[in-house]
Amino acid sequence: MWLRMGNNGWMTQEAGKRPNIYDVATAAGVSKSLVSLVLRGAPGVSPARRAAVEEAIERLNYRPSRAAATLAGNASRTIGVVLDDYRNLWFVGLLAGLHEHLAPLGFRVAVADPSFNAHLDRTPVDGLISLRVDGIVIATEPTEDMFPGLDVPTVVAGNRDLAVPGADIVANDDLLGGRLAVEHLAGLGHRDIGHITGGGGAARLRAQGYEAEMRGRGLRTLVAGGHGQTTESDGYQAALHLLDENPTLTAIFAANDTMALGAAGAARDRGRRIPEDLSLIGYDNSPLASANLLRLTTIDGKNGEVGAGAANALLDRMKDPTAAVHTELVTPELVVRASTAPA
Amino acid sequence: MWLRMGNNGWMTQEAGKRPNIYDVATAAGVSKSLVSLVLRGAPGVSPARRAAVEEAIERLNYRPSRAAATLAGNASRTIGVVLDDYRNLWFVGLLAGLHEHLAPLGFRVAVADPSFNAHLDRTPVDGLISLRVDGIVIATEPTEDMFPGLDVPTVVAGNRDLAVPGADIVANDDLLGGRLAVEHLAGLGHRDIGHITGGGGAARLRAQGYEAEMRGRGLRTLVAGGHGQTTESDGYQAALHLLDENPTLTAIFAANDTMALGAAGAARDRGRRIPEDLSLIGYDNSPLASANLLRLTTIDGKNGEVGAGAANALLDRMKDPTAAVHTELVTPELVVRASTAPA
DNA sequence: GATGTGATTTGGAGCGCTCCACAAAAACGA
DNA sequence: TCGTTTTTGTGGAGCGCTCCAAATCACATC
Repeated sequence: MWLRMGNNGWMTQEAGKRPNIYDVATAAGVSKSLVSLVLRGAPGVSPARRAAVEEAIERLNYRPSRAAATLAGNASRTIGVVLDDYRNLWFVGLLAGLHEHLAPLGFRVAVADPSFNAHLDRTPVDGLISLRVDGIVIATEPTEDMFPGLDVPTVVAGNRDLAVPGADIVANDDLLGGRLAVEHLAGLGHRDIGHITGGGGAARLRAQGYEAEMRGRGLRTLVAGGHGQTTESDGYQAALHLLDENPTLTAIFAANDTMALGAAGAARDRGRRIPEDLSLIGYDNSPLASANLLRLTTIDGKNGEVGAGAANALLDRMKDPTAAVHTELVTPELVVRASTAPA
Repeated sequence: MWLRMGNNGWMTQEAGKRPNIYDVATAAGVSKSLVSLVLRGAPGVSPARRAAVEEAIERLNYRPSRAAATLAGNASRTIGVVLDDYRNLWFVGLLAGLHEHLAPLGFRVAVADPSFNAHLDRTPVDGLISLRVDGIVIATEPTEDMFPGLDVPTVVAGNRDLAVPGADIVANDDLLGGRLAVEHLAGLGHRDIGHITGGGGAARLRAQGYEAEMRGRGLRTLVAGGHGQTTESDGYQAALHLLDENPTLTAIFAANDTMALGAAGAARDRGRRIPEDLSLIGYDNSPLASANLLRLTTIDGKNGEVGAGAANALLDRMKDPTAAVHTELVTPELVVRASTAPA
């Protein structure tokens, strides 16, 4: 279609072959470099040339190769996020916050899943390094074998348990959140307040906040769970246990909304109405909490803000990789709905 | 560290520089091509050399560049999936099914989100084309501007509404599923069975199945919703409407589990107990349906099988791009839990 | 018209792999 | 022992971009 010459330079665009930057350049009557500038939205390209290039792109149905851009440039303009469980919806706000702050700067977000590991990849982080991501957000329990071998800016989001060397931390203040939950329930007159928790680091901090606040008020602590995961089923089991062992219990604080859903099921199975017979408070303010069936009072961990903070931390560290490691805590907030009532 | 010579060939591996295939080759005392073979798990490499290369990879902490591999090879060994809403969990099984069938063959899965579009990308499909994915799974309502301009094998999963030219279709038989739901409820003696539906193509088919089966049994159809999305809130509104307009209603079939959750909220707000006063059946068998609070009877659309079918369709089309377009329907199955009871 | 200055535009040299044709080594057979 | 296969291993040529230094252009000033 378009004439090009030489084996190293121009040649005929063959039918069926994907157009490349040279094809666009020829079609627009400019150099490949100019096309590259337009592609990257660089300033200092005359409007006429820019229009010509864009028209050629449109006409040829050209789509740039990100592989080539990543290889040639020194950056992939991609941020990798390590996620582990799609069923616990806390990540939705995190992703949105991340994207909102990164997209305007031309960064994309790639999600890696620990259960989806490829050949030779020990951890999802390896896969992201192979992708040559410019930064990594760890939104799971970090494990030691995840520690990036190379100096990719990394931030751990939502978890402060294991300090990843060189990684910033952005999380909501789970300890404060735990206190907030107890404060709310105690303020409603509850004395027998149970807590159902899970295995992770965030859950541990929430539990610590619960315990500190309970003790500060001279109330006895009642904790169940904490061994396995934080699924609905774990919440159900733990709440059942709590309810059966402690008949005087009037309130439950669940480590997250998913477990709270389980607790609601347990309450129903034990004939306890919410909120008349049992107050229930969750954590995360996930889409689940706002469901009409639950109208769950919850602690909003501000996952959107955590995502935004993670994005900024990454951006800062890209500018200055030697800056001191830094922890940012977002202040959580109580969201009162209909699952809590006076004792 | 390792000595190399010439500007085009070998040079000293500088500290801080990411090792490349040449560094590994030197460290292992083999050629870069041999390293490439080991990387790709190719046969015909002697065990001794393979071990040497693997040891060098480990020692240098080498991670291959996927960008370079994609650019140099003619395939990225990546399948792109277009997803639109993380809150509706039907995609979880789909992703698992896809991955399960693709990972053993060395394919990775990349998720694209319509709301996360980059510069110059009109649709998420453009982003995937730029990634040079070897195949695309559309797990949303396809729109015309998504039609790939190039011949990337494409399959639409879970939706048969809009035929994407050249794309195979894998879905569960939503029409049959709708009939199954009615059959179950009618079998329990229900006569006044309402349906709450959403805007999408799958929902439309489920509604058609509902209507066909209802009419076949001489029952009057009662449908609400169908305008907006299929969120919990839409389900709540539609169910409220249905309940208020039709006091004799004894059962509701929701277009998906998420809407069923909304319907459960509406029933609670209208003082209708489930299943004593109102039977409720959902669709998808998502993690939500098994929650103890709902124990939702649902139609299992076999999303894992749909994912597996999509993977196979993609694989087949990679082998033979000219094969005729093909639709595969997975047979859905009733899952009885505790949200339905005799009228 | 010559000269200068900043705004545009351009060719060349890779980035780190895979693919391919061929070379070398090993295994086999007569 | 010397072909002849079969198995392994190798160098060279790109893939399609970005980056960079240098060339060219546009226009104001002398």
